[in-house]
Amino acid sequence: MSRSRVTSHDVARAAGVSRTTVSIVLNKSDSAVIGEETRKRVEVAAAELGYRPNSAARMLKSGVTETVGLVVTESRSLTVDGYIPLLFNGVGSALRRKGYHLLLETLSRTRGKNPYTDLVESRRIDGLLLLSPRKDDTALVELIESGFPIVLLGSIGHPMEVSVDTPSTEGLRDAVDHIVDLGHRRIGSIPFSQPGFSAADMRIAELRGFLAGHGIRIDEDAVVAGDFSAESGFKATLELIAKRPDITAIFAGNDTIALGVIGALAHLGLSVPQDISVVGFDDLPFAGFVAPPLTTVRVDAMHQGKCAAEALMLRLKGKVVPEPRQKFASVFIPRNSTSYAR
Amino acid sequence: MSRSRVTSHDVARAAGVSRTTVSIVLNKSDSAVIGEETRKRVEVAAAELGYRPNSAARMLKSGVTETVGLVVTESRSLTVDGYIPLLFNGVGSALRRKGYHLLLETLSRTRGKNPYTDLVESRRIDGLLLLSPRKDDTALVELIESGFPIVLLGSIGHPMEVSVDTPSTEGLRDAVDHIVDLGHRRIGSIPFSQPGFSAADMRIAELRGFLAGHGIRIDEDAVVAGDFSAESGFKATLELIAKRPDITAIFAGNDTIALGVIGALAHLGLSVPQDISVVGFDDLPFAGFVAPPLTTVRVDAMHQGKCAAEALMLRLKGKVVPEPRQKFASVFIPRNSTSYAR
DNA sequence: CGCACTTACTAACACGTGTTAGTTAGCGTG
DNA sequence: CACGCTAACTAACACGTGTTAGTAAGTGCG
Repeated sequence: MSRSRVTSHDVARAAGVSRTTVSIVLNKSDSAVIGEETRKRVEVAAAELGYRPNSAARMLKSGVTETVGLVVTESRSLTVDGYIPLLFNGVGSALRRKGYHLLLETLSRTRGKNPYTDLVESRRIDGLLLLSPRKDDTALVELIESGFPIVLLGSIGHPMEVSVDTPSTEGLRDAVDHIVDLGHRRIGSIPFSQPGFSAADMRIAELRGFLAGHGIRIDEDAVVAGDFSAESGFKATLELIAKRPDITAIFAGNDTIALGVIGALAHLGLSVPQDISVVGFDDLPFAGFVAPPLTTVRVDAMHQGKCAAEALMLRLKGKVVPEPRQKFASVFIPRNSTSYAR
Repeated sequence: MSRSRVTSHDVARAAGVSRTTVSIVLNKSDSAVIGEETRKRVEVAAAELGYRPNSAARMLKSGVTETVGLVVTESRSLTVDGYIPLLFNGVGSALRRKGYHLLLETLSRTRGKNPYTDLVESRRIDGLLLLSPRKDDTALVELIESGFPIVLLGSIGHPMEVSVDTPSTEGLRDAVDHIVDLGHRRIGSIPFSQPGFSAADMRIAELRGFLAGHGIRIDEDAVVAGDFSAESGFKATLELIAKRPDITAIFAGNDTIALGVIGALAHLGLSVPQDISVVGFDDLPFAGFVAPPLTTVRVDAMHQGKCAAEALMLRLKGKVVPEPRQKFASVFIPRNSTSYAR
């Protein structure tokens, strides 16, 4: 079991120099001038021995782990919805390009007082990306105010936060205009989460606002909450239609829920968009290729992830993030799951 | 910026003992007997100061990182298919329960000779989980033979491998029987990946085998490869139907592709299952709730992830994995996307 | 009392690295 | 020749922890 245990000491001996010289050469440090010939010898020796610096030792000495944590609060959404994987990919590729590693932490919501402290204070990570932050998360607020490098995917409206958010606004407004233009007046909604989840609450508030602009309101009994999944969309739709059979259009909280909505409507013998129109959200990769192709609102999850990662890496280098609260516009994407009200 | 820089030395001073005593108390080591009263004092001091051991120092000394790497080779599948997130969740929750951390590494396939070496030899992780291993990956074979703790999600049939696989066999056989019973004879297939990807190749070989048992074969021009995504399912279906309009049933490589298949058929004015039957694979969470509910083959991704993580943790403790090559049976799930051949 | 033995600790080392301060050797200059 | 200066290194410390070897006091026993 002599698993390569090559240290800088071994390299130094092989090259006939001191360990310090090895360190200086391999880190391209300019704290001393090393002759060309010596430099070559060290590099050759390191390559021949297959030397890799021990990351723990390096972390200990430098205090830098080159690792960022990605914390996902809501674990259910991870398993059933396609948004987070896209985000991951954006985050992951941006980090990898700069040599950072990604530590994935899923947080059970029941965790006590200080869920981040362990990660942060054990110095396992240099910075944190947090998905779906909650305003009432006091540990989070504390962490933000402590100045720890953290970037939110979403926003809690804290004055000191650095965040990358994708509010629904523009795309949702256009979607509402589109639906109203098609003659729909009795409208239902299936938010992607129970009330209390700030992003979902905000979305439905915006939806109500835009509809109010047209003199339309969504009745309380025309809103049935889902939980990210197609299954929840299916069940919520059955409930919604049972309570309000007069409804002609449904705003789904996301595209996955929209799949379930369409499934349930088909189950009830209703077809989309002839009988009922359905609007999704996110424009996940499948949205344009299902039956019927989903009318939805596009949010670029990969881009959001990429920008958040880049903002974080900026902070890690001690630089100031030029735009601490980025917001990306959403875009309405009309396809075939919406049509004239019957 | 006095970010809590509490060391065991501080705790020792506060409790009026030596640093060694602190270490022994907090790690519940039995290398020395510590009096009850002293022990309490140390614990109180540690709690009051909010002491967290520096993980880098601990790693350096003990050689244990309490971190495992999860390597995903194929990044496209991560973004478009729902299988991997389920796997993540299984892996993540099993690891978390035992206090392990998860380092997520997405590997660009173009990477040179030794893609794992960095991670392994820099001692950043204790063990490795590898998704979609390839037989022709010489670096992988080397790593397995070196005895490094690695567990494959999938299998390359190496005698020394420890793996958790979910072969298609049983479920696929039942699905084939089901399709043949319904009278289908001209059958197409859209594998989830291009030829060369071993899991996909094996799947189609099995499919061919089972059909051969009924005296049916899939012609070469009735197989059009996809790439995990609904989009690829959509496009492959258009191509498939153009070449072979006589086909009455399609085996999709996964449920996401099946969505695209159904989308494309609808686009062509064909309905499922009246005109063409579609069989999915994986039984992703949405499968039972779309229109029409998908006939598919269930594979328990979360369970696979959980078992792989547990096998790895067993290896990390130096124990022998009792069943080094686990295989989980798949189950045929008949729903409504299949019916009698027209 | 002498001696072994337990209890309750502590001093000091080792893990592998990055870096600061210091040491030669060579060389030009006054 | 003394002196400063540069090039090319190296000795030694520090990072924060876990652990081994060792010590000093107390206790039982012949």
